[in-house]
Amino acid sequence: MTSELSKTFDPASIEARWYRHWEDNGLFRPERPDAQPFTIVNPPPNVTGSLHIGHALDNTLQDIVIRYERLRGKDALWVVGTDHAGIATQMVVERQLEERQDKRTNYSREDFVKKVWEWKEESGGTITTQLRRLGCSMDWSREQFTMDPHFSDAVLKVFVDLYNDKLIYRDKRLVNWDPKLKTAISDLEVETQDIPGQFWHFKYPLADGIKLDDGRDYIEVATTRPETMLADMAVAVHPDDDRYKSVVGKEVILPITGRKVPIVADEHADPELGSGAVKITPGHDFNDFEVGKRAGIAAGDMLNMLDAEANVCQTADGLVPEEYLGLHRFKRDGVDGARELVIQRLKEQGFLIPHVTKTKKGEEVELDSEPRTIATPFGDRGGVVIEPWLTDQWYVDAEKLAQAPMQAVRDGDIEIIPQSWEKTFFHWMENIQPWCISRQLWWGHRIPAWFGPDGEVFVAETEQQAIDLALQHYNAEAGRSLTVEVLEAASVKHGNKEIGWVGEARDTSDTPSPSNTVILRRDSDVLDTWFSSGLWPFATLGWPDENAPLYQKHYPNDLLISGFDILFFWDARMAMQGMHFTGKAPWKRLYLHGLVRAADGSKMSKSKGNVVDPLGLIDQYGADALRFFMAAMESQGRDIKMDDERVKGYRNFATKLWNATRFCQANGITASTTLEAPAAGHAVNKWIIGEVTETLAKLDTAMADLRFDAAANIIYHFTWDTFCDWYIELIKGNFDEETKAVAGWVLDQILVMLHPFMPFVTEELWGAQGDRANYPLITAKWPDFDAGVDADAKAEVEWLIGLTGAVRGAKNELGIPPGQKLDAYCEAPSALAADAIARNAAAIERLARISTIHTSTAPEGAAMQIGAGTDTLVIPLEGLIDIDAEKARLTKALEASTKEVKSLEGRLGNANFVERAKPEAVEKAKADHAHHGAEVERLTAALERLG
RNA sequence: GGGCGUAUAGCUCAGUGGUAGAGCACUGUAUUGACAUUGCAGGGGUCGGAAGUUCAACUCUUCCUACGCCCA
Repeated sequence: MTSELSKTFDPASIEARWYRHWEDNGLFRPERPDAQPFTIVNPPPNVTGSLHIGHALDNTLQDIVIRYERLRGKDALWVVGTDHAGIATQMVVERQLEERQDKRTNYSREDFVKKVWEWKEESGGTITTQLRRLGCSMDWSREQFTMDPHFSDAVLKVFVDLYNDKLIYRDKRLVNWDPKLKTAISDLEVETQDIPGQFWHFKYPLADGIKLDDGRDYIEVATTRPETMLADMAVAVHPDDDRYKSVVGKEVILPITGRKVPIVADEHADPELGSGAVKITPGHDFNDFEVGKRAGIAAGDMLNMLDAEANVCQTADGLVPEEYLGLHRFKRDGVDGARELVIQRLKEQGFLIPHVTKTKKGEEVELDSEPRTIATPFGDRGGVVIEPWLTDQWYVDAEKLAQAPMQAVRDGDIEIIPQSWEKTFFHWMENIQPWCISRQLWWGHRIPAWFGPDGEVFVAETEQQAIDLALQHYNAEAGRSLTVEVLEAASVKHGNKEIGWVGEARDTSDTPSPSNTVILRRDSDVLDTWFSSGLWPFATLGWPDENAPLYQKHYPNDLLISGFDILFFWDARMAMQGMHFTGKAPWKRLYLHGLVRAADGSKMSKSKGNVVDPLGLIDQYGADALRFFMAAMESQGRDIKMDDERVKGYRNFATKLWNATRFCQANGITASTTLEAPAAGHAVNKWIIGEVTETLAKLDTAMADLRFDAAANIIYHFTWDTFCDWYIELIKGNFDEETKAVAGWVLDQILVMLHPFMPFVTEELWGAQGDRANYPLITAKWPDFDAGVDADAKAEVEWLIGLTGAVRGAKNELGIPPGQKLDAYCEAPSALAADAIARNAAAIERLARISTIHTSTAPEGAAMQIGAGTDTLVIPLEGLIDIDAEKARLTKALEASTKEVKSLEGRLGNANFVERAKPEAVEKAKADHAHHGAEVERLTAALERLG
């Protein structure tokens, strides 16, 4: 009942067909209500994304695990979906508008968001089709999106609950502001790069005629960002710095603005660095912000000199000269900015201290500034320099949320693999900073917070609940009955004067609100995308409904596989939110893999143009080959270098299996009918069943340890070396019923064991091997049999293999044609040899090309001597060989064995070794010594015989 | 500056306190019935350097060098 396989294996012709079959028949998650659950959630790719090589690795590993567990009978659930990817998606749609000379702000927020949804429906989720090409068996029937209604509800609940628990709060402090995207970003989204820059030195004149002890009437400060001096609010010196002790508490008059600012003592100023005095711009520098606070400046009083696009605006004290207003912070697109103008003016006015240096010729020259490498923060999305900017944002108290996950890792409730990542995890968690979660975007989960006219904030899951909270609050305060109206922020012109605490309320149509109305406006910001994706392991399963069947059964997840690059972004946040809201670690094990690098070891990037497209590799070599490559290369704790040749090698492996199956079919070897191994009498069949037993055990161990490389290599070598090169060769010419049954069974075990790695070709071959009664491989049963290893059969076959190898090697070295058949003599064969010879004459003739092994003395004359186990075979070669060549061969082998014997003798003669080494080690040394000693004897005798 | 990782055959990588392996590449060889996307055989490594612990170190410890990553 086999179906004939085509002569050549063509991956493309089977992949799409099988994938459709699996998906259409619901085979990715068959009904298994009573089975033990096994759950993985897929890191949701950006809905804007397309499959890159990193996805290929990440998803291949997950698919291997999920297919393995499915085969083992578990209710294996692989949750899949896409992430709305706030900034990335908004940028995609904005770029499209730009192409049409259109822009986001030409639309209302509502209309723009509608456009994004339209884009998402039409073009989003390209990656989900691409994951299918890789063969990934996720549960598409429950595909999720982070902005699905149920998921969004969960996000709102989480925000509100964390707010009520005081774990989310609003704060005015410096954020990392991206002036290109005009939004705050979290510190994780900032990438610091060293770039060449400059260091300028200024004179800040002391006020009120004061002088330093050395007589100078100014303090020298230095900066890499001169433009910020427009918002300077202090000069700091170290409290112990004697040079400045006399002026602490006095003032300087800033050039340009004329602002009088104090000289404060603060340990932030490093006396060893430059002049020891530093200018302090609390509104535009993280360190200065802290210094400012220590100096008693409230965040709300800190001067701001930049707008959202990092153009200069007037400070609250109105001291920035007109000519600076509107300039960009620094030179951009060839146009000078505030920085350049500040330097020019300071130089003109004599406040710039030149940098004196020497040319190569030793001449002294004066430069405006000192060249210096500056660690500069860039936004990972927008790619422009990040501006520390003073704003009101929402923060998560990450420090509190981090405690439970750390404990979970310490207690082993979460196992991080490889373990070496634990240190990194702890280091970050222990030093975690407040997490800024508000983003000034239109696309995303809108923050469920409504502001009243007095700045009071009402956080609730629904608008009505917010209104109710507001009514309670204001009615109590006003002592009378008010109504509440919610307006978009843009529509609110003023607060409500009538009730007494703020101005007049009007909507944009200039319709005054009734005097007893309180106006609420909803926070216009959205949440950081990672805030929502942190809920992925449980909100995808029905949480917050804790009775949801999927949540009950599949949470906590068993395993999470992700790249180490998102350990902080995503994994740690899932752990924080998961533990806070469910009380349980979201997964038992966290497996972190590395990056896929270009063939030369460099990081792949679009700008370098060295990106490898996994779909191209699939076209060229097949999905199975690419998957196998990923698995075989995935050792723990190392990046993977791309190697097309290796992918090609695994394509060849699939072809090898294809051809082996064709051979089986041609000889009447078909699908097995039992899980148990067939009864076997022939040694070769008993042997191969034992080999399957051993392979399965090794494979299960590797899978349990998540050693993908080991698992792939085990099944690779069993298939190719053991099954194809030895077993099939050994059974050729003897296809009796027993052998056919065993061979068919072994081939089936291979297909099952290989299926997680190479799902397509194995499914095709499985189907072709026979009518499986609508029993596809994807939902077949993992090998489950009780056969053990037959030691006698193993010894016999290994004797045959040893003999064959020895004969082939000797012939090759002596230049005897490999096909030439010879006779051999084994005068006094061991019991093993006698049995092996008696029972395997045909195989010996076919593989070792020995026609007959005589159990008599070999005739006189030139002969070669072959060792097989403990036996020696003499093969007369009268006239066939060059005696010298044979002598050379034997001498070489004798030297090797002699060397071993000597080394082992040395060890065994060492009393310390014999007394102190492990008994096994001593036993092994003795056995090795005996073996090599015998070899020496055998080879010496052989040489003597040759004269 | 702090932390982590890596260094093993020409290349890409496994590996164990008992004397080193795989794939590819290379060399030789084989072709009328599974497979040249193949078979058979072979060459090739003082396991980055130094010291220490040990009967024994590629493996454990310390130091050094080089490269990479993360954090400040």
